[in-house]
Amino acid sequence: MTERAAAGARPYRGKDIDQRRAERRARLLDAALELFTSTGYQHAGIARICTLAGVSTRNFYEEFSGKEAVLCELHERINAVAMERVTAVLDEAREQEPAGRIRVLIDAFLSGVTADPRVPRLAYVEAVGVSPALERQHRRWVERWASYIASEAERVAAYGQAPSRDYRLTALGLVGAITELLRAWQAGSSSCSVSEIAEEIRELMLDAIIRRPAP
Amino acid sequence: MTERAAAGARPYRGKDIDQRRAERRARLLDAALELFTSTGYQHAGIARICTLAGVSTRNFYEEFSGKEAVLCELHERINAVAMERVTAVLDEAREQEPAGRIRVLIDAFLSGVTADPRVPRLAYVEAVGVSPALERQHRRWVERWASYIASEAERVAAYGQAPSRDYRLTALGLVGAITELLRAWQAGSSSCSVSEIAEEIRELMLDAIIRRPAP
DNA sequence: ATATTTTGAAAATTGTTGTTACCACTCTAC
DNA sequence: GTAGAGTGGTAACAACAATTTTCAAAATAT
Repeated sequence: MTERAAAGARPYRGKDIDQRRAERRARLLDAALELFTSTGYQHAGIARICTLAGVSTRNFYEEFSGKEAVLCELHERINAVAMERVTAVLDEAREQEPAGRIRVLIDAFLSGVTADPRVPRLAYVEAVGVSPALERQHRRWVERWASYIASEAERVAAYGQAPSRDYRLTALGLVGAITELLRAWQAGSSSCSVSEIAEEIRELMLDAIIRRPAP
Repeated sequence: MTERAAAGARPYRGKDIDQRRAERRARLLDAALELFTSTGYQHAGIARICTLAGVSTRNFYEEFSGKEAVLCELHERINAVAMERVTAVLDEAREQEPAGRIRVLIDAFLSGVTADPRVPRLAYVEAVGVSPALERQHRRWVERWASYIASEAERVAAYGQAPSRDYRLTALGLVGAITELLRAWQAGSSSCSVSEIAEEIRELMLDAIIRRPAP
């Protein structure tokens, strides 16, 4: 009897079943990212996604419950990757003075997220106003980013370079500023460069946090 | 012969034909605003909009080319009304010193736009990522608001309270900050009050514009 | 080699939605 | 009152998209 065939052990075309599924999933996510950001989420049909990914619709529904699930996963993944990158880089910069850490944070985030213009497009345009579930997910991430920025601000305060206060709303506003600048960058072919945006955000953020006393 | 019946002269139910059309149009826009912000733009059917407005689908297509046209007009109208209000109030405050004008600007904008939570919801959530046309329209308005803020900043600079520089990117970021705070306000039942938001935006904006020299 | 699993493509199903056409009714003009 | 324009509701239509199912071919294990 073939008892050890219990779960996904049988190779096919040289690859494990789990591996094949993972690859199809990856290809579907790639294709969806491409179509969602070119034709738009609404007008991107599942059939076209599957064609582009070289996957049948049957396999699509094997991996995802529907189109929105794909969008959710892309959104989640984009944010998670960016957050991971930022925390990793900031862990390295443990020695730096707080104001320098903020520079590092922004550079890491921006360079990561602007490497592929489709990324900000998906996260800040296509994934907006799709469903209550996605809206909640977005809100969670915004809160998370804001908390992160706020904790950095508190670090600056503890260092004595900024007043000790509640930074939650300030951080929320800064997240919005970053979002809008990236949305503009992604939309306009040549309105502004990434380095200009980085510079602007740095100034905006340091001014808002340090809030130097009036002369 | 009834020759003067050329165009919409015949009254009906006591009202002119143009007037009736205008009223239907207004009721349709109201109903659409309600449904777009409750069930979401996507899942709001034209039939339901018409029912809520007390208008037949035939009349709907007499007024609008489709659902998206309604959303466009709502978006345009919301921005136009807000802009008109702000410019009017700011015209009044011609005498004030530039920094005071910014306070006036923010208060006027926020009090106008938060009077009905559906307004920020439609402008900053539902109208996002719908179509290239709407995205362009949104972009135009963002640019317009940013220009407006930038010109106020230049006024502060001319007054000698801020450096004379290019404020375009700063203004764009500030628009984003306002947008995000309103989006959060509109989403969370009780996360933050309008006055807290107003206070935060005031500080954010003044810090960004005045950019007081480092100690 | 044969039975079995896995696969991709396409057909069938199902449901929705935008859009147009129709109809009985109301209101005005004469 | 009657003719005729204007009205709101409903039903019919067409188009499209999502999801499920079927089917035969390809690949593997024994």
